[in-house]
Amino acid sequence: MPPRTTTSSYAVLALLALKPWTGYELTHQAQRSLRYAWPKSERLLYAEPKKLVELGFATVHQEDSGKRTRNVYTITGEGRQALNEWTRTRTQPPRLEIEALLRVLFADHGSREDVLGALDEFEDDIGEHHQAIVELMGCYLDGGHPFPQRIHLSVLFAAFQIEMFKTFERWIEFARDEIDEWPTTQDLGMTPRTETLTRLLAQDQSPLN
Amino acid sequence: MPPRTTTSSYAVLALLALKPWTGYELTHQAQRSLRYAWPKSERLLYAEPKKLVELGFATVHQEDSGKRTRNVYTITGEGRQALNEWTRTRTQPPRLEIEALLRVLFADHGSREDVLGALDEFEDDIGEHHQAIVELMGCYLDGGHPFPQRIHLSVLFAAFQIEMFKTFERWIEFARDEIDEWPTTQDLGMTPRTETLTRLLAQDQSPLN
DNA sequence: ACAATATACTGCATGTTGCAGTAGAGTCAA
DNA sequence: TTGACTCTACTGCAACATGCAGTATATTGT
Repeated sequence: MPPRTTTSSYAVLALLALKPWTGYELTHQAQRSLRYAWPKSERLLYAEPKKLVELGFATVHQEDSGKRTRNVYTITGEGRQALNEWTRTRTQPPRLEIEALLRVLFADHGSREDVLGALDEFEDDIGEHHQAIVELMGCYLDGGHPFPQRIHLSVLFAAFQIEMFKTFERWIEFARDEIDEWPTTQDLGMTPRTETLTRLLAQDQSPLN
Repeated sequence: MPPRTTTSSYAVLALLALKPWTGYELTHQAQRSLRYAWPKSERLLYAEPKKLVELGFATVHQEDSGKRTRNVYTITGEGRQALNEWTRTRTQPPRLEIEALLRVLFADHGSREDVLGALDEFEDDIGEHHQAIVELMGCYLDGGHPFPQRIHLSVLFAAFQIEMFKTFERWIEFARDEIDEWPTTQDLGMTPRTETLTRLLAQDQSPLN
């Protein structure tokens, strides 16, 4: 029985469509470029190209640099066909795991410092990547894109990430300002500030300046 | 050997801190309220309170409505203590799975209609919840919060989600307008529009209206 | 010459999901 | 009142995915 394809299989297959990669390159490239759209473990990403070979969507050949061998994967015609069919299937709904948000929702079990710390960690986690992707756009302007004919796609993808990071950062700032006004984390209930905020949100308006 | 706690354990424990729940209520409440911050399967959420009992963080007692029994879980003092310690631990980095973004990044394997379809699906998936949470804010204003002393937390949490949904929706609109200008999905490279966009992003400015 | 880091993976225990299955309780309509 | 359907209330199991440790070679800097 052939292995089943998952969205991760197609993510890897789409990378293979760009050029042949070794297993090592593939896992690291996938983790770098897809971290904020399709984050997958190194372990899984090593297993995916093997499944693609079993399915006939790719071929492997061993290359040896010195004493060590490495597997180089190449997409097949059937692989390109499968990718094309994938584009017509139903997309999975988005899935967002943000533990920092849990810390805010359940902030009343710790101190103000604890929530603020969680917000700092959240900010650090995204800030690093935010900066990296903005710099990447600078490189693209200088002709630094590895697949120039695909810039229109990369940039639209990057636009999403940058907008998302900016929104997250603006909310973090807002949340910090809000928490700074709290005397404690517990039992505040409907304060005047919270009421104003709730009223804005109920009208689907943005509270972030 | 006692079971290990995960972030999901603390998510369930935090719900138990509000009031006792049955396993059924707990799974469904967690799925409703944490869908966009900590999405977990029904199956896992049924297993978590059992682990909490083993750890001494909760107790069970059987209640029977007719011929059937159901498990009611209650938090213990140790459970509250554990929750308090959790607030001081390192948060996990955010993890965002958005298949629609993969469809955009790899849009050159399908038609313009295929990507646009993926964007529509993305919009539908978030639009539904966006509307629901805005309406929920209206209920809160009318005194409809189940734990009034916690409104300050719920509303800050909701503010994140609403801002995020609005950002996603604005990007979807932008992406649609962009794709409408494309003659095809492939090999467009650095068009004048893309160059303008890249330049904006490289300066960390927003391209959305 | 040595240490540190990068390359290039595999095995295994544990964590998580999806799906099917079981079964009683409430609700509405023919 | 009987049947269909949905809601409540879970459990078992196979398959999928992650984290971590382990193995071993290659390269780079001091």
